[in-house]
Amino acid sequence: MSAHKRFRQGQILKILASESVASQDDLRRRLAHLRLRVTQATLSRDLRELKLVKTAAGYQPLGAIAEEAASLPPLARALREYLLDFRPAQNLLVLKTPPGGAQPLAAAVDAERFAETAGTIAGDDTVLIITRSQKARAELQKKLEELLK
Amino acid sequence: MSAHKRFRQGQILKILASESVASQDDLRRRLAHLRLRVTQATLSRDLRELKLVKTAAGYQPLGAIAEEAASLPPLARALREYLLDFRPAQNLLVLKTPPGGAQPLAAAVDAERFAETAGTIAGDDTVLIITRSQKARAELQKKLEELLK
DNA sequence: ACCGCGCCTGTATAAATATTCATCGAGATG
DNA sequence: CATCTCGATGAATATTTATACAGGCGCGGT
Repeated sequence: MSAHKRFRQGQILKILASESVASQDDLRRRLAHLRLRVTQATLSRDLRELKLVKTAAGYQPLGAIAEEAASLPPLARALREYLLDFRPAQNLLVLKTPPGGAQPLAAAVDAERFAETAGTIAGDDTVLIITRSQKARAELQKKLEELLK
Repeated sequence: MSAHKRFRQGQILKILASESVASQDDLRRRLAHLRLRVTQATLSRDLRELKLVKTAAGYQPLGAIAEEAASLPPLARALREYLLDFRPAQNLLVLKTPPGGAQPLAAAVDAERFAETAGTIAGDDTVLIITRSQKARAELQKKLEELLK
């Protein structure tokens, strides 16, 4: 690998570590300030080689980011995947899912061992969660909704 | 957030977890198989909300990837940033850098405490590394070059 | 019921990114 | 030296992604 390219990629890392860069053209302009003139095409290649990805907050090193985002807790993920609707009724909370979704969703809810739940029953597309009181049901519902934010 | 959107995003996570998706349009086609018809524009929004990024290997959750890539060891990073050229001479290894780059590069080399180095001297754009023998110099050079791969 | 207000989405389009193709220059090899 | 190969790059372009705008829909408040 040529010294030139190496140096350029080093500068790219340096720039990205300190500032937020919105686009490859933006990066190109910043490099130009350092007397490094290359085209966007070259930067596209550099960024791939360096394994940098574009995020909402500019280009970032792939490892350096903690972010929960993807590895959501299992329940949050299950809710996103299966939950179609909440149907509260007194101290009961009914969750509707697509066909076949109730069992896995109920399992995920059970796994959390919420204090509010007295028990759960899962059919094919419906999960029935029984709580101790209407108040408990409201709280549980709130928690579940929170997970969907 | 609507149940519809939630479910769709859940399916997106599910799809991406199991297969490699090259583009938003690709993802759109896969969702269509599941009776989920949305446009690329909507997926662009979904992907941002879910904090998924496009990598060489398709869209990936930001957290789930270990990859070294970015957090290179300090010396590797310094080499990329400053090293312009190797100039071997007997048991000496001269490193050329842009103006002002020698001090930080020398510091990074020192920090590694390589067995081969007898000492280092840094000017403004030149680092002189003194090794015990020509053989040691060759080995050190090899190690440094390795870090640039 | 009728607003007003926020989401959510599609359409059309702008903006950004990846790639194809050609060229140049730095080593190898005969 | 002539030639070959290969990595690096730019120019042009294809492809992909983001966004400006507008419409629709549901919901709370009057």
